[in-house]
Amino acid sequence: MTTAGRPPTLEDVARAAGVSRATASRVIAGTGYASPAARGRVSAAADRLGYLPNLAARALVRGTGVRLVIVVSGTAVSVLDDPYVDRVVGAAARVCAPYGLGVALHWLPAGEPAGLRRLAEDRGVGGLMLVNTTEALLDAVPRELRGRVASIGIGSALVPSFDVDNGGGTAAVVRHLYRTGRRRIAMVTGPRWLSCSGRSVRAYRRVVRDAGLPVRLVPGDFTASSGRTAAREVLARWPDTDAIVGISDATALGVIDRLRGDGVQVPGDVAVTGFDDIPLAAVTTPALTTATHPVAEIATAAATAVLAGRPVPPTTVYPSRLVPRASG
Amino acid sequence: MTTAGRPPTLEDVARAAGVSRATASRVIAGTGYASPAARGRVSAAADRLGYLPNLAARALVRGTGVRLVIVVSGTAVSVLDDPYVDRVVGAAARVCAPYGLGVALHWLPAGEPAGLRRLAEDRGVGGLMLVNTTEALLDAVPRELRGRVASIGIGSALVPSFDVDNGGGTAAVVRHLYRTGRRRIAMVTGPRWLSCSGRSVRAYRRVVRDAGLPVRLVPGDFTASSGRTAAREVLARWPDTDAIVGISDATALGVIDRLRGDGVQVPGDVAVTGFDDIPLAAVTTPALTTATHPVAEIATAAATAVLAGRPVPPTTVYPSRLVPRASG
DNA sequence: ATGAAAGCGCTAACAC
DNA sequence: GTGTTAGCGCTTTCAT
Repeated sequence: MTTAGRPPTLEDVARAAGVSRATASRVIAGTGYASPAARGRVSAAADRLGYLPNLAARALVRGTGVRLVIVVSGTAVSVLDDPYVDRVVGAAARVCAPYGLGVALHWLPAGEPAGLRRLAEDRGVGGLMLVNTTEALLDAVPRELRGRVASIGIGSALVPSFDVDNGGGTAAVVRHLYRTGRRRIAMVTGPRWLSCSGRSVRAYRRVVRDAGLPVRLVPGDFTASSGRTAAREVLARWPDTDAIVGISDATALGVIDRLRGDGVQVPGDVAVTGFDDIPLAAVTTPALTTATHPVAEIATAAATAVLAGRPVPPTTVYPSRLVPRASG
Repeated sequence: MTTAGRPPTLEDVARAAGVSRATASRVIAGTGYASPAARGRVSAAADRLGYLPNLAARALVRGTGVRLVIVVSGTAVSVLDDPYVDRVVGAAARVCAPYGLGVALHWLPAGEPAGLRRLAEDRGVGGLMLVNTTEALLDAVPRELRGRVASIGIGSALVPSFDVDNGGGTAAVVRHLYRTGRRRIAMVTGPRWLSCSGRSVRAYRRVVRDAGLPVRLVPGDFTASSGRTAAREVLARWPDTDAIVGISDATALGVIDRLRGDGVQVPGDVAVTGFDDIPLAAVTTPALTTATHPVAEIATAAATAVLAGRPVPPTTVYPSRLVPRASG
């Protein structure tokens, strides 16, 4: 039975419950003392009136901000086009909904951490999630942000990290190729300055060297088209290559596309693996052997940490799990 | 040269510019009179101080809300898992950033439009974007939302529509198949109650009938696995089928997967087409013939319409463009 | 064209 | 435990 006109305010609830606004506030916000009796009357009144706290008002007085900003750093604004970013944003937006918060998406030009300052000073910013970050950027995180920032990727003393065990995943993929008989395994890498790429490359090097196999690295940038280019380069430089490890699923699909176009059988002549397990990796032909990462789970955990504001461990590592399919 | 401590407020700017807070407000918000001189001094002061309006405060006094809610209706919360939803959320989050707003993501159980009421009454909600909506739901949109709501899909008198010309796209795909010699073209459909699916099916029927070809419809639900199931059903019922039109790219990839698994050549024996042009349609093997839709552009336009609050045409139709690739 | 003043709805000291 | 009170930072009449 809502009163027509304006939505009910805390004042209305307090009046209906026969208590002061302060008491109503304590009950609704769940902070501070209130007798069971008052508690019950206030809750009942709130329910009956269909009361919804005005979060702008709350944010104003508490200075807590009204949005969670996802900051993706990279050399070009096109880093935001990555479907991976959309998955993170989508997951965060789901977490935010019940808190009455929203998610905004910003690109931070690599090497220009000044933007972080601006965000830290913006009173509307309730928290920050860093995606694809670098050590330089982590060093530039203003101290005021402590407890309101998390990183999907590497972290720092100030910034808790929610990360995938890229090294372990890559190692599992390479070992799988070895186990299935591949002996000349090349890798298409990502930008060297990205730590996640670095860890994958190191893991590849380690496994390959331990097995006494040759190291064959070709640069890429996570895209399908870099995979296409890299595929030719690999076979031009080392024609006897029998497996190619892509740094991402898109890269791997690019590799496969070029290989088949050039008459090379996948996985017959060359096995190809990806990394990430994007939703469609399972339905491509051949289905992609890759490593799967709980992106939504990670983003959810990071967003929850930022919103809840409770202390979190400095590093939470999520497993990267091999998904053997047809391509390698 | 920011003062240490708290970020500057409008009061600080006004003082620095030697005007009253009211005048500073008029200049910053761009509303109301102000002499060029005052205008200049205020802007300069704001720049110098690195002033950022506190949007919570503004939202509080104007009652404009602090977040854009994306409402996806469907029978299960899993509708939010669709990468398509993530693309919409990502695009909206980009649009919101400069406005100081955020995006939240809600699932609305099909047939329970009461949730809309609640959202409309929540003062924190600045605007609504409906995704995957139905006529029943559009009818339930509260009048107070006028001007603050848009639909990606069908619209109503109250809700402007930003939609793809599904019919045109599907017709283009089917005609393409016809042009390339296919004469027994089946279609895997989506849920009948979704208007976008309905329009595609009608377009298929029309083109096929006009060409004097048989109508072959099999139900699906947009997923890859429904494509797998449907592929077998099609060939069981009509073994001479030489083309299958998928209602989505995922469906098409499922169809292809099953077909190849069953030893059917694609596109040799059966051409397969998708719909949507997801990022990876270009790199699968065979690359997917599909119709491409400017999802990000549509979401951007819808979000902009909601945020700007300016009147928009009741319907904006975006073209669905055939992308002929290898699969059909 | 500008300033003074009154709130928007809420929380948090602080007194009772 | 509960009420009183003083703002949070901004916009917006209403005088001037």
